[in-house]
Amino acid sequence: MSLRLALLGLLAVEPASGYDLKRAINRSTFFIWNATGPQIYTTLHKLREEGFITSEALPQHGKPDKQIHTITEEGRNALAQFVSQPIRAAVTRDEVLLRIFFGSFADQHAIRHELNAYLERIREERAAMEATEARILAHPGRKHEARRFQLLSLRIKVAQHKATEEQLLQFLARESVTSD
Amino acid sequence: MSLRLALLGLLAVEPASGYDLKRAINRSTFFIWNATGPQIYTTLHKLREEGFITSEALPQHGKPDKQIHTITEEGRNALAQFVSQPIRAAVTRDEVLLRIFFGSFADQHAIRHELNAYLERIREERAAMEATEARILAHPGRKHEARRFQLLSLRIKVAQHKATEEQLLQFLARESVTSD
DNA sequence: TCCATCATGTAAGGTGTTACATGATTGC
DNA sequence: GCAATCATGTAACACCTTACATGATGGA
Repeated sequence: MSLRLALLGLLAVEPASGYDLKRAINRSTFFIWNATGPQIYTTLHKLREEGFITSEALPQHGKPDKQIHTITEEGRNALAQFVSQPIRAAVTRDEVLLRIFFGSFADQHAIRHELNAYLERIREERAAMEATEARILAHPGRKHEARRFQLLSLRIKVAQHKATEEQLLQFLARESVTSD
Repeated sequence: MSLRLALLGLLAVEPASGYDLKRAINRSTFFIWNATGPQIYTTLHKLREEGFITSEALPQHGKPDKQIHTITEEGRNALAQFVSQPIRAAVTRDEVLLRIFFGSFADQHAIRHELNAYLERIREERAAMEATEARILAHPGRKHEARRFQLLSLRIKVAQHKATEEQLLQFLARESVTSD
């Protein structure tokens, strides 16, 4: 259901092609949701069959036609309904934390190295998110409501990353001095 | 790959049945990974075919035989290898944040209510995790190394929850007084 | 009586990834 | 000449959920 929600949500702002949506997901919502090409295209087909979007071919020279997808009234209703449904029990699934949990089975040099690399990566991700936040704030933005919620989800993720960085730093620092 | 890792990791401590593993996952690693019954049983079948575990039937009265699964040397090697592999790009997928992101499309009373309920839930989850942490610390624990990593993953998740709670509180408080 | 717990599983379907195919344009 | 970008898609597979089936024991 979630990818449908993401696609409908993006199309509610403006019509776009599958390719556009792929980039939007990997840029503006990268910190929340990921999707690969094939998945996006097949999901768009389903949305069309369900009557939530309509598609129009835009001929191009030397490239395949661009399929421009537009959300329908039915699609807008479905979107509103999806978002308003009660948030059911969150399914937690964090591969990195799982591997940390079983870290004692790994080579101890390797895992130290991995944790450092991981720390580095989430720092970079946080920087990217903070840049996005600054960009949103700089924009005057006509859609005040939309901006408020985008900022909230962004700030939650930034805060989570910051918290993770602190714990990793503590662990790595403590480890290099004493045991436990 | 991850559920296999979780099952092998748990079996590396002591032999167990699928039912035991299901409970262990929904109790000791609930904050990191989830799995349903059928998935656990089918994954155990695969692990057996791959030679990573052996299974023995323990007859019982009035109940189906209990299948006790034991990790093999090959399984221990595979586990060590899984955990030592470089952590590749984390695939982010957080349904709650996605719904918050598109919150402007929802009924505004409904979403306020949802956010409050969500805040309440992660508070409860955090309390459960903190109780687990206290339990781990209380245990003298022979496996010092294992404990250190379990505590790290637990503390990361606790810190993430705390950070999320703060952001939600800020948002909900600010909203009830003024706009942005 | 009805529900929860113990214990394992099959079947069907939804979600997501990887590999592959096509073919023109632009930049190194 | 080679890789990246644009643009869409099929096929095969892995992962995960939901509904259902079985059948005994013990507690409200």
